[in-house]
Amino acid sequence: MEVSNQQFGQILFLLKSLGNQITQNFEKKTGLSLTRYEMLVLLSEHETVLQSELQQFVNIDQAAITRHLKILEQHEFVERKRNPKNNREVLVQITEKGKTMFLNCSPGKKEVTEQLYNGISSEKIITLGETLQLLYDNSKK
Amino acid sequence: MEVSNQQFGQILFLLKSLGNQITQNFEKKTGLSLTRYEMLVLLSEHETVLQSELQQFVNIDQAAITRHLKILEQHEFVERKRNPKNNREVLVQITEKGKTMFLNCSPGKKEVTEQLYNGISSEKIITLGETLQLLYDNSKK
DNA sequence: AGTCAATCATTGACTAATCAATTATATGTT
DNA sequence: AACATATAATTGATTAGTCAATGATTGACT
Repeated sequence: MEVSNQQFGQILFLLKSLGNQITQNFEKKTGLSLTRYEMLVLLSEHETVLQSELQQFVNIDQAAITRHLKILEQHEFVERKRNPKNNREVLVQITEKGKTMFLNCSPGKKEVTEQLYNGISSEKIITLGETLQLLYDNSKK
Repeated sequence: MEVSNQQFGQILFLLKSLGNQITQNFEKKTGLSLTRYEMLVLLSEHETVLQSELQQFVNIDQAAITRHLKILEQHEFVERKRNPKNNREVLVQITEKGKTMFLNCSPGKKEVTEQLYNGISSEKIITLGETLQLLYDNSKK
């Protein structure tokens, strides 16, 4: 039995819509934008991170990264300095204040995920994660 | 066996990122923004549609709908008039030019979906669609 | 009939992303 | 050493969305 194109096609917009909705919900519950949160994820896992590494990790363009970092810097969640080994590059480091903010997001994030996954089995969520990763890789080719 | 929070949490940003990526790919291949395409989907299924119905269908706010319609109107893909039965409301109707544009998007849309679903079984895609719908409903509560 | 409240659309101000152009630095070739 | 090219970050202009305030029309109550 063939699957209708219509059914397949609807997923495109559903993904867009869901992405938007999650972005809003996350920021409302945590007080931090999902993108900036994701930047803090990488920053909290490493001593220092290059701006270009951040760019790859969150998959938005360089210009947007620069602007997000400016805001994170204003809030004193990160510090930046030029790489002495290569003055074109910028090294980014999370501050104690940034780490605290990052941890304080956990309850809000949990709320968002619990609401989202409510009534859906763990197996389904795991399968979802795997499939989304495949789609994501395909979408970037 | 418990699933790690980390694994669950990563899906949030993955969804956001994937939604963004799909949005870009769609517009590049079809020449029409995914949101405006989705508006044409509803418009091509009905003789006339209320602006508020469009708003519900595409799940963005009223203000954004107004602006999208302005653009669609400039391209002469739709026409608008006040509802004579209720002058607060606006009735929207797709034009022949709009229908043509809508149909001309099909090949591009097909390209996007084929790239996206490449190497993934139909069963997985169907399961994905079902799960996404559940998540979407949860996200709106 | 006249006012008050509710509803739908619009506008303005803001945020987050894109792309294109620019600047600063580093690298490689003659 | 000098110049051309490549790379990293920044800035400016544009698009798509949000929320809050306003305007216009309708409906309901006295």
